[in-house]
Amino acid sequence: MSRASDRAYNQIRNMILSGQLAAGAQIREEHLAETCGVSRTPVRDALRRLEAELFIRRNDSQRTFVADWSLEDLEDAFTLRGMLEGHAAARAAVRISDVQLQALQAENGALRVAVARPAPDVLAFLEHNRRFHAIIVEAAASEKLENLLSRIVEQPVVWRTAQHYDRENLMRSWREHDEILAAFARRDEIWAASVMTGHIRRAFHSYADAHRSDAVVALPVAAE
Amino acid sequence: MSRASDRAYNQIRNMILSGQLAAGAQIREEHLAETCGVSRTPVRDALRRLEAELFIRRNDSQRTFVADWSLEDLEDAFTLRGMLEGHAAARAAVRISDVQLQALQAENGALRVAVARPAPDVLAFLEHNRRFHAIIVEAAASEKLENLLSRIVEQPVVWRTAQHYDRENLMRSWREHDEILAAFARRDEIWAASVMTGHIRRAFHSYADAHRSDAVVALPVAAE
DNA sequence: GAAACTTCTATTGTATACAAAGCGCAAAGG
DNA sequence: CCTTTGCGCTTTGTATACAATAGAAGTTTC
Repeated sequence: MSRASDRAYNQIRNMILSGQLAAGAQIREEHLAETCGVSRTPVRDALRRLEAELFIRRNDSQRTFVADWSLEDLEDAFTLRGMLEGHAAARAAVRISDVQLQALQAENGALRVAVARPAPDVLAFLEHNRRFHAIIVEAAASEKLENLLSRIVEQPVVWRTAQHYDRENLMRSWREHDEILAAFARRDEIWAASVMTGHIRRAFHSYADAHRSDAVVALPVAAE
Repeated sequence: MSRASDRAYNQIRNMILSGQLAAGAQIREEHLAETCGVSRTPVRDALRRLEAELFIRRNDSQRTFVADWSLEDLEDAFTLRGMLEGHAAARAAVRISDVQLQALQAENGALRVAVARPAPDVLAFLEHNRRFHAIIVEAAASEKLENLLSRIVEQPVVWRTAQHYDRENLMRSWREHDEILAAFARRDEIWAASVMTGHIRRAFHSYADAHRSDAVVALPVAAE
């Protein structure tokens, strides 16, 4: 993390997630090097990692752009994530330690607190949600699975659209997490996998709804 | 492909697949740079890609080693591949074009020729097998799925162990491919997915068997 | 004799200069 | 007016020099 390339990686990644680097925008190494206060070498390093994680893509002639996913692309990603995280939940159900179980409960408790207030703290929700899922992947104890999921889970568009999730959706996530915990308590891998896959799938539809209303809001109204 | 970093990537990758760079061996950038006839810069580039694809790994202090997978790791990888390629087959079943179908038939025909002879041509088998699976992934038309699978399919150990597959196993692959083609002809996604997942699973056991006899051969015999 | 500290060396990380390659624009010709 | 070709400029690729760091080995001190 203290290496220049790590700092560049985090900084560029945040710029993409926050929308500071817009989807579809061309990326110039020199420019990012100045922004990050390092030379092009570590920036190139960071860009290769971000490329492997599908945050950015390169065209035929080596120019790089911030990834811009269509709704179909996203459904695709959610489908794959549902499969893989379902599998992770199944493995975790029969492997998870008591410590990890307690950590999951703590995260979901904090998630509920963030969501329950009149104006939900979406940023806190996202963070606790991320950690909740990360603990399960860790408990699944499969390095390859973890590697694959790291390439699917964080998607800039989703991150930004989450700001428009309504509270009911956020509360549903909390309840579904609770059901996953129940499945873990029984060490029931089939139950855990089913709930997890459904949870991800439902989250996709929440996203799609928020995305649609987002688009409506963002577009100028044709007639008054 | 003509860029130095691409050449370095292919060369290093082949050295790993062929066993010229042994599993677990430490990798030195300078040394590879000399071997590939380029400077360290493109070598570093290639190493980052290979790291993302799990061919090599780095320890805490940034030193890199050729990945050395245990049998459990491999079962893990095969399980994931079974899931993902099953999904790919399902998608391909309802999307594949006639041209792609013909290409699949051609590859499987060539595969049979390579296998049918008294001394099977394992290298040709591997190549036609690889192309057969690649066409299906392409027909699935999911960029993310393709990206994930590229990180799972080629495994050095498997590649080397394949030399010891017996002909019966290779013929089975051909027959299973033929059944996948039948499922495609009917556009039956469930059938296609089932056969594909089973095919990968069976391939794992073929590998495990070959691996075991490999180990026996390699070890010195205790008593005569 | 053991432990810790220091120094040395092997290796990776970073900066920078230069090379190569693509893209756009402009000019010329049909 | 459209198309094509060539030139220049922007951007990325590569080499190399230097910096930093981690690991090993040796020495010193208790």
